[in-house]
Amino acid sequence: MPMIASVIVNNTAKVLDKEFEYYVPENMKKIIKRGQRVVVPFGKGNNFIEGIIIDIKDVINKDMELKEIIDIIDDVPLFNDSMINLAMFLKQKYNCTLIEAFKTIMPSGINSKEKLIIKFLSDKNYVKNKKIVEAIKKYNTIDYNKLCNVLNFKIPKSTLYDLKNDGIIAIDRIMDCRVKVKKVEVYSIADIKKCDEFIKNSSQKLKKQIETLKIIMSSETPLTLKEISLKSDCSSSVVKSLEKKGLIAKYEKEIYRNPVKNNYTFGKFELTKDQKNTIDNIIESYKKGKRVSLIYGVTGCGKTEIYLNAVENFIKMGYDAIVLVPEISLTPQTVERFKGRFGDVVAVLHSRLSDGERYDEWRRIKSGEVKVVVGARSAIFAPLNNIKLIIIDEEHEYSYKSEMTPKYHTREVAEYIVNENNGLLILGSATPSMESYYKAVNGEYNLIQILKRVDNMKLPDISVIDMREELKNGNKSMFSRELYTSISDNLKKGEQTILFLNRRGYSTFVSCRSCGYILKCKNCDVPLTYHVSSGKLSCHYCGFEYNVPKLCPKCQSKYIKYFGAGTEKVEEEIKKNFKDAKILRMDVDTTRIKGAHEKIYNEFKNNNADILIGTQMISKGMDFKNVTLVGIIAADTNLNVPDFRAAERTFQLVSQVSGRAGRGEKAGKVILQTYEPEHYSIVFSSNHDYIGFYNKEIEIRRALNYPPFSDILNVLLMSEDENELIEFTKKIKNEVNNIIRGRNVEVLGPAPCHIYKIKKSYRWHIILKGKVYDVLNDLNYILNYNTINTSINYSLDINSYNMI
DNA sequence: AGCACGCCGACT
DNA sequence: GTCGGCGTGCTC
Repeated sequence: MPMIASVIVNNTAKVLDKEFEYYVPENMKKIIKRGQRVVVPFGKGNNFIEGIIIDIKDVINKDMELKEIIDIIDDVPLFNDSMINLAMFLKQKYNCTLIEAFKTIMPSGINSKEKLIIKFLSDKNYVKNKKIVEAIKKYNTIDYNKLCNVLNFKIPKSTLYDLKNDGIIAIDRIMDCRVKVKKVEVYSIADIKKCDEFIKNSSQKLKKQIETLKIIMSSETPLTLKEISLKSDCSSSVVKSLEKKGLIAKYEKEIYRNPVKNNYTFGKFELTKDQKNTIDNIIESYKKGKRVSLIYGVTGCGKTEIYLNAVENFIKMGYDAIVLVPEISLTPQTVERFKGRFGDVVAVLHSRLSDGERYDEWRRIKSGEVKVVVGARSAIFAPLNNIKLIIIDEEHEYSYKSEMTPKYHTREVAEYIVNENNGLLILGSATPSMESYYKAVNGEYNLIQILKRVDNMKLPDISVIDMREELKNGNKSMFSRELYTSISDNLKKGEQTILFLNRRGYSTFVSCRSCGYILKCKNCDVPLTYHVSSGKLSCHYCGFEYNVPKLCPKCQSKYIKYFGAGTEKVEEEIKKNFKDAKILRMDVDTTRIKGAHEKIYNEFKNNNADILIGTQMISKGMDFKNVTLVGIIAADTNLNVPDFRAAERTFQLVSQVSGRAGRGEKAGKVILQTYEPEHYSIVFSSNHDYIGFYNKEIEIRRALNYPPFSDILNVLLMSEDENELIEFTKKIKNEVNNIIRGRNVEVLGPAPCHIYKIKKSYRWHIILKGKVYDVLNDLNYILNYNTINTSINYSLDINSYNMI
């Protein structure tokens, strides 16, 4: 009976987002399984393409002619049933293609692509396609893509096959991928009898060989050449002769690349009463069937110890756990705590791993060796076999929302997984997201509050400085008088200071004093930032760098000035005012090279500097005992962007940064500079009043029907052709109006985005508010249909964190 | 997305 | 008569 497999092909085009059926050849029938990746011929040219099997069935007759599967890639299926279901969930919830969903849950770099290897045979008296034949002859063997590059034009496949049919060339097709299983050559005993004889009968002349052989014999595991020569202090020639004599044999062994080099140990702490109560509370509510617990705990309340304890409880019962932290706090310190406590059953996944390292951690997890995965956003897809516990630390963090298709939110995916597995999700934050706290207040989540710090330390006092008053009093500098004197007092006392400003570079914009012209990026609608380190103007959106013009491009005046302040400017001002102070700066620019982040962190931690200046990067996860002063240079930089989360974001940022002060024995102090001291974000955050902020903000959200009371769908429309884009938005607006008729959805726009152009592409958006999931499919259909044969690209993002 | 087919105009 | 331009439609 013919066997048919349904395959999802590795091509992200929306029209190919369906199952394609292939015959399973006789010799594969026994080994083919759902979830395996296969190679199939596809399209008119029968190009080889990778696919994923999602269904296998026996069929008696089939009216359509089917092609056959070429090859099976994975012996063991890469995806099990629950992973396939997860992919389907992502597709349905975030409106992506199934293959995009699969690619999201598998490690990057293991997809293979067809490679055509062309081999020259003979050119006889061939006259056609002379240039191509000559090039192939020159290289003898060359791959197709390289050949096209060399000749600087795309050779039609038909020409290639003509050449093959005429006997000029041979074509070999292979499937090639970037990441391969890493192998090492190891030696082990080939014939134990022979070895014994050799040792007994050989003369002293072969002393070194005997000694080396004994070492290999006594080793429990096969040894690499390096290990052997190290242990017996011999050269490779000794090993080679043993191999030649047939006493030992060489073979290849698969190994895992290990991203964590150090061995850590990390002890257990006695839990405080609060911590113990929290654990009991969570377990109890879990037993009652609550899938999600939210820990609202002030900074320094010892959440990590609670997490460690919960993980320990679950792995003792034989379950697996995932612990997620924001990318930025996935420092060696965090890894250390988990690896030190649980040892080798911990795997680490984060963006700084190479594709190879990630693939190996992934395989290690899948094999069942790993019980606990610690990682950033994408670690939610770790292929553990028995996930029962997921912890999301700092659950309010924006990095949990993916910016790439599928634009998933980690919290939502985690909820899906615990619901599927009857598991438990623990969310933790000192400033929970509006969404989560709302659900907790309404009883959907179990809520636990911890309002005391472990050491009973008080939260730092925050004094709010109105910068308008400073200006009135003749202080034009970026430091208020109070901040200035506090810094200088701290320097005298030998205590450390953190200065926070959420902007990198020197100036925030460059403008002509004579005509007011502001220098902007030619590709993006963004003012350029001056960087002292490079001496250039840089666009923070496309990365393009410009030389500083001597004259104004518009009016030719020479009065070009830098306005606004970034971290580089703060550094310069501090250097000017406090000549003896040792200063460190931490932002994207100073941490580009690998390990720089760590280095700055350690320098400051070891008290080798007085002042640390930084952006977002220093706002979380960092624990410095000697920091007693935190200066927030401008608290309101994010307050007035057109985004419904602006207030929430500002509150969270101020709370996070303030938390850096007074983590040791000495009390901390925070000086918050702002132009809007009366704004409720500033008022509540300076009083450490999360509940107060929540109550105010939730009423605003309710009144304006923003999340959590609605869902917001941002329809971003982009094109390099501005006129076509504007015409398109008008047209699509009517279509959208048709779709939402009679549904509980409101439409705003179309309007140009706050940042009108990025990387040469103009941007408009339409915002839908309300029950957007109801219209998602229809909307996707009309956008897809109407953008065919246009220059318009579109993207749909639900409850986006990036509305500008 | 990629590729082949096909219909039309320009040119040896 | 044929080469190559791009609009159209299909991929198991």
